[in-house]
Amino acid sequence: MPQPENLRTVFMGTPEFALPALEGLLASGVNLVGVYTQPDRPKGRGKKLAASPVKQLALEQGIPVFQPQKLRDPLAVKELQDLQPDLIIVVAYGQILPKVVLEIPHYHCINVHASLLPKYRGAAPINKAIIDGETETGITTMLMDVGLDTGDMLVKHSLDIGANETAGQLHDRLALLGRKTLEETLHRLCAGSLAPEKQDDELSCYAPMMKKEDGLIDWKKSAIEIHNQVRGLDPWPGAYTYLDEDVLKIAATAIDMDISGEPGTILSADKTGVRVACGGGTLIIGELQLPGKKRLSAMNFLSGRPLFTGTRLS
RNA sequence: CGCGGGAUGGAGCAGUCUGGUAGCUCGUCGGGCUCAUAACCCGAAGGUCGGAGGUUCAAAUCCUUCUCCCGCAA
Repeated sequence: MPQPENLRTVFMGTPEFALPALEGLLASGVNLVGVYTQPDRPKGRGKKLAASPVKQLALEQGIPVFQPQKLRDPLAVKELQDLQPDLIIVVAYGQILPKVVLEIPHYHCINVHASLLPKYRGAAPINKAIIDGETETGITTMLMDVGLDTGDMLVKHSLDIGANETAGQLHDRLALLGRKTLEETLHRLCAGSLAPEKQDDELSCYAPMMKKEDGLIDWKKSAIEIHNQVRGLDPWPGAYTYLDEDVLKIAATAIDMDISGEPGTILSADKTGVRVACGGGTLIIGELQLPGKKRLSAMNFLSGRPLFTGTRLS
């Protein structure tokens, strides 16, 4: 494969996660002939159309932006063919590339995925890894095929997950590692020193897109499981329970194995946190949030809304 | 016009419907108690109640308007 500056490259990505990778490509000197991103969508409190982070960066850099509703639309395919890409690089684009698109570039379609494949294929690998209590995850680059994250692997780098790390924090670290891993992948592909490795389907598992309901806490679970759920869904979609009729979002949890009680019962509430009995152990909640309010530390929350021992959360 | 909540000492809230002395929890500062404390006791400071206009003898509270913030949903 030729050197980067001689590669007509198309980048496909949408959210913030893809930004470091795109910045890396810009820095590496590849010939970026186009950026694909999801169409502008209504966003925010009004209903204003908002450009994706990737689109904003591409516009700043003066790179042509394409936003087909459906990539497999014949017109969109034609448009992509006309760019005559040598390479397509996909990072959290949000659309599945059909076979006809995968066959367009002269060399490869490369994907940067936020897990140690074949584990956690799919849309939410970062969240799922934390929820499952994994202590290690990483980035894998692969040659794309028609399956979902099933292509042959190129470069893999791992990262330890902190015991209290949130999905948001891990997301940011993985995005940076993604850039580094992509740069290494390109470098070695150009040098011809990379041997694609097949994925072992037996070891694979999927991380489906997170839904709002995934945040509902089942207090009969152990404190550790709930702690993992809380940080795995922080900052989005957030873990929640019910206080009377109100949705109560919780964050910044810690666990304590000794005392317990009827699951969902508040054992104590003071400036150090709100302790709630779980199916096994106690969960200490450091931050809480009621509808219409912002997330508050236990101390601030309790100043305006005292909680009492014995109150049941559900 | 997507739905909704809010702006009150440094923080979080109550008070607004039913106008009439600005309140609660916490923090801060000073003092005390204690081997000790994110504990407890005593005391103090700190607010033109988001801005402008109006109604009224009187407005945090009622009316008009402006600005800003936030939750949901996407």
